Amino acid sequence: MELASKYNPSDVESKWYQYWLENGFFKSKPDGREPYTIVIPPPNVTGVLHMGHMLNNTIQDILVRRARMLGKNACWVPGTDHASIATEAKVVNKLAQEGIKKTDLTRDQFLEHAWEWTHKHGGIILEQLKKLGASCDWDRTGFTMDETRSKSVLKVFCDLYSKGLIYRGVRMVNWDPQALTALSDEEVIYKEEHGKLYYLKYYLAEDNGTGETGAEGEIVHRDAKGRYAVVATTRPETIMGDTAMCINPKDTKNRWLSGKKVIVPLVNRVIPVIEDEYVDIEFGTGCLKVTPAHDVNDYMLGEKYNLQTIDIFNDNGSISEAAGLYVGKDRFEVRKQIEIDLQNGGLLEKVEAYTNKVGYSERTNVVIEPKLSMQWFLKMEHLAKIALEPVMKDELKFYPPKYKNTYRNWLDNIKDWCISRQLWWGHRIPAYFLPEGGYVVAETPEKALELAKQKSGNAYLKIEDLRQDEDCLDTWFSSWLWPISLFDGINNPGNEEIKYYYPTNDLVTGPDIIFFWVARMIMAGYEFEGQMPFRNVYFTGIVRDKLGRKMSKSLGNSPDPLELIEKFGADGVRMGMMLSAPAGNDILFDEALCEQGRNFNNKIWNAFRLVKGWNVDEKLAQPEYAKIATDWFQEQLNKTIIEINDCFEKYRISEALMAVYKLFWDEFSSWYLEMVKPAYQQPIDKATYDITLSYFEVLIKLLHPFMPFITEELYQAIKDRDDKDSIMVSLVPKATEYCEKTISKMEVSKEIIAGIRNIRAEKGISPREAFSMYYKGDYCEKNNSIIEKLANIDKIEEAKSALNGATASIMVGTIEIMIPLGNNVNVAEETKKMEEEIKYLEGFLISVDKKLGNEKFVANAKPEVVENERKKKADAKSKIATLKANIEKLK
RNA sequence: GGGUGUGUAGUUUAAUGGUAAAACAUCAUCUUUACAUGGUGAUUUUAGCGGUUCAAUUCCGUUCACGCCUACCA
Repeated sequence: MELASKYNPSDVESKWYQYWLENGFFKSKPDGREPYTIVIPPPNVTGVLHMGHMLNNTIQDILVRRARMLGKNACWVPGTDHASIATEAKVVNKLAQEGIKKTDLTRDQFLEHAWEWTHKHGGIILEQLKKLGASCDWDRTGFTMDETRSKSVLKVFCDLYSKGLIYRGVRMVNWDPQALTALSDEEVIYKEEHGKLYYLKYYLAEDNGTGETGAEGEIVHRDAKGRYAVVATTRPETIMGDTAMCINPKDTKNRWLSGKKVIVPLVNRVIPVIEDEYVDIEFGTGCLKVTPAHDVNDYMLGEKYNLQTIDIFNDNGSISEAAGLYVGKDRFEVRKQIEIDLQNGGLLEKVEAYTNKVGYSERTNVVIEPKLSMQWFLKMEHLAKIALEPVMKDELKFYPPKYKNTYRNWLDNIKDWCISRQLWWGHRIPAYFLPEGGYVVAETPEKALELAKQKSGNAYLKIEDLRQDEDCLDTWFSSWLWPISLFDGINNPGNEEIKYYYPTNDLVTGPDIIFFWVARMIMAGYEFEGQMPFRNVYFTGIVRDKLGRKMSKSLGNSPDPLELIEKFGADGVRMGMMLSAPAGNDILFDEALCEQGRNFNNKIWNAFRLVKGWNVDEKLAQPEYAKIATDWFQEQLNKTIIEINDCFEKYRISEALMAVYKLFWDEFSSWYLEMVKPAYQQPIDKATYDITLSYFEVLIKLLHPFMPFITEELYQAIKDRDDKDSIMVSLVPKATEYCEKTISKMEVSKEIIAGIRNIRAEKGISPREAFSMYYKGDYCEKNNSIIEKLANIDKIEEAKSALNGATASIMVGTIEIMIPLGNNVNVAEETKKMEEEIKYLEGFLISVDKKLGNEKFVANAKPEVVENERKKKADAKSKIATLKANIEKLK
């Protein structure tokens, strides 16, 4: 077989992916084997593949492929997420381009557009994952809004409602007065704005002059009309909604206001002075006006002190009837007018220039208005409690564990989850309002009608009389069920699949959604299945560019993953991502990493070409050097397999990859193959050839989870195979022990060989010129034939007496290796080098001596540590003596 | 502002209470018969300060820098 000198990934990748698909190697059904399950973090239907997905899914594929090769029943379930907010925004934009406004459509019409959009774009990202080599069971592909998942969501909502965990409540939302919709926090952009700070006079009601204590630091304002408090505000137009004034109980300068009542300027409403530590003593005058309907923090104060709430705005941002003044006028117009009116009324102490941050709508660019609205909430206390302990006790493990802290912190300070969204795209809240007030919650309208009849006592109610809540559920309210709902565990509890695949094994995701998603899945897992949803969570880093910036469309710094695959091959890109992607650390992505990956592909390819290019002579006996090499490599292989297993157990995937990388490149290619390689154009013996091929096969099996394509290509090229014999369903060899002695002896030999090669390089002596080698010290002759072959040595002997003539010498541990050089030696240079070595060793000796001379060290340190220091001292002394003798000899 | 995490060669990472390791990059050198997408070799490191200890990169405190979460201050 003729093989090209370079590996060309695009030739083989699609071919093998197709082969795997056609043979159903990705599919999983429950059977007697141990299951290994991963559910994919479902990408948005709006999304296209980005580098974060590449990293995340590469890791999942590595884990799944490895589990499969360990003989487990591996099941990787793919799917997508409906992403309420993002998708609805995309659809609204698309319609806008066609000149259609969302408000012109009915809910059903809009949903039709949204489904159309989803069908068109929703699958793109999954198709892209196939290019990466993802071994998902595609028949199982789920979608958070498909029938099974939707039913699960509604059932869970009803269940939680009946348990009393879901309630309706008022909450401050970001209101867009132009789009007439609530926005999520993510859709609000804060901008610095130059505004004014208005200082308003709030006169005391029924002022009888008591309250002043004359205490130090107390500041009392008074004028002809009496005493007053000064309140600083950026929004004077909201005074119509004021229902209290608040001071800090520790604020001495305002102590005199405690327990008093004050009059809202212009409005003339009498409001109480309340006290709360929330107020910043240093800001303005330390007096805060409280407008519970129009400020988030004021709302909290309102709740706490049971204040009246006056909503002074209409939905479009004009002043409402409730305000009593300026009714119908726009909020910004009123701000100008009220300044004048306050001034004229003598109610404005002063005005200062002030810069603050104001929220704008991302969509309409108008100033958002905090607004109270009715929302659905899920109580978190119980769920947080059941989700915290398993993680803290490491029953469910986080990698890296530092995220346990973050997790606990969030659960300890958890607030109830607002699960309603003012959107159409999503699961509509299954709450139905009765004509005469009140509501019922049920999975279907029919069930709702039954409940409504019971509740109202009206047997003649019809479905049309019920009005379903307009809002839909937060997307995470469906994703938190993902590991359960994918196996239909909500609708069909205890079914065969959920029993077999749940709990899943590993979850691979980013730390940025630890609360949104991971924590909530853990809650749902324990609440609905009574068990953890996954045993381990692997947090990947965030992929950044090489300057450390997040990859974003606006910066244009994100490479197109498909172009990268085109350029370096999927294996090369996977490898490039994994080489520097330890758990939880951000990866600074650089194309050079993929280049390294591609180079590795090429190395593997060429190693294969070499081996396959040898001619085998069946009659040839195995040479001694080959026997030694094959015996050694078996041990080296076992050692690395154990190392890799250990890395995987600790989820150190990039380290596992580095271990295989070095095994292949350094140990196998640079050492082993050079050891067994026959002389130029000579044949190789059969025993060595066969075992070399078998090593090669083991190596590509170890590499397969990381680089699925090239390894399948070579697996099939080693020999003709049965159609069902794919590397991806083969078993990787196990190793439990290895011979450390064999390996360490070879390490010494390798050092000697490298040292001799180095002598040649430094002296400019050709590798073809054979040397003789003499040794002193604790040398083992076992690997002589290897050293002779790789260092071109014609004779190895113990140096019984001093050697005549110029010699180069190297120290390997305490063994001294000497090479007679004839005339090839530069005395001055050689002496200088040895003197430098002596200088270093003497410095080393001083530090060791200092330590050993320290009585406290000898008394307190562990005996083996002291013993080790003594040995270091002896070794260093002996080395120095040898070097000094060598210098003498050169003179 | 509050909380939390992280600082180790130029870069990305590893390790240890006992003289800090690897990969890439850089430089030098080698056109030796699989691979110049190769070989050989060299250079370079514990953020600052203080403490505990015989001994600190490791443990503790603090400063600085950066990241993340959260609240954004009327």
